[in-house]
Amino acid sequence: MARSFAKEQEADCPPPFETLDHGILHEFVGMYLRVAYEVAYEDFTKRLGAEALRPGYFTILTLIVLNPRISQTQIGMASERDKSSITIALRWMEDNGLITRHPSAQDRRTHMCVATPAGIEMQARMQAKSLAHLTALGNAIGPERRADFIQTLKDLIHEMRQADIP
Amino acid sequence: MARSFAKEQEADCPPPFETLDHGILHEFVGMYLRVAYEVAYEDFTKRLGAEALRPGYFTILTLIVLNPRISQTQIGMASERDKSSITIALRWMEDNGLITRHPSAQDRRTHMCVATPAGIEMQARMQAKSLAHLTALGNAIGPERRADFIQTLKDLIHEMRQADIP
DNA sequence: TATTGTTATACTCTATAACTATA
DNA sequence: TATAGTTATAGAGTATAACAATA
Repeated sequence: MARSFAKEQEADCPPPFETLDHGILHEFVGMYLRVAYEVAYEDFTKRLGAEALRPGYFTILTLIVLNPRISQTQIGMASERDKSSITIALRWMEDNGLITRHPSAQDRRTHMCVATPAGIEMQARMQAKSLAHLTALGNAIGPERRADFIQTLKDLIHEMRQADIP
Repeated sequence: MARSFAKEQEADCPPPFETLDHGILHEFVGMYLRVAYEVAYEDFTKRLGAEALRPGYFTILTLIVLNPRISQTQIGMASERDKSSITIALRWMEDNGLITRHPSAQDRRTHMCVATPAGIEMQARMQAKSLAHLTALGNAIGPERRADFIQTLKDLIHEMRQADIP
């Protein structure tokens, strides 16, 4: 109601970019979350170089290194994804000598994932390189806001999952 | 180095889920940004219902309602996307009577986007419904942290874009 | 030469449902 | 019956490069 639609329409060229009104969009966290994710993803891949794994694969490999014998379903839960989203990554890592998989003696449905020495090395190398990425992120966030920001993200995720929508 | 790899490997079943170690992954903002985005997206779509537009379309429609005669390129810049990512949405909105497009008299390459009465109504209806979504987000974030959280997200985006990687 | 909008293509990320083999 | 992992498929998001029309 603040704007006169008919009057605005009289002009015959777009409005100047600097004067664009975003209105309520400034409150929409979702859009900023998406863009922030893309920016963080790009920084990670650029800093780690082409020979490194992508962020999602790094997450999986790290979970396997830190938790020998972890199962695919556990990896999915720990990284907040469905188990089917992980199949291809695990096979690729197995084919490339980063992990091995062994059926559990107690439940032959589950395959225990274990990092090979090459996998452990890769993870260590990537983790070392990723420190520059984390530093860049920390500086962009502001060192004093960093811990609270991460905690807020985690809270947002868990609170929103509980909230049942009418 | 804190763990004995050989010893861990002796067991024949996966470790209990509650004891899984995430290590440095707790510092990786990127993963939480992705999950938070997905959670926010899902909440938006559930609260607004099936007859509403998706979040990305709502962003575009809102920009057009608030800024009559905005061009496709301007919409792209304002929503941090390439202009090619918007073509399909604009055609859909035109076909469905939410907007009209008119070549500018001063530069016939640019098409000025203007919301129709139906488009204005749709945007108003969605914006009204979206308040519940924003409230849910605000509560999940914590009302006292909300403004700072959004500002931090914006800072993160703009700082990381400037940072040139060696 | 440069820009607007379009198209074709491709690349992230992800999930669901049905299947198998096991439990 | 139910679960672990696989597969096929689909859907969300996005971008790049080349093109015609126009500046």
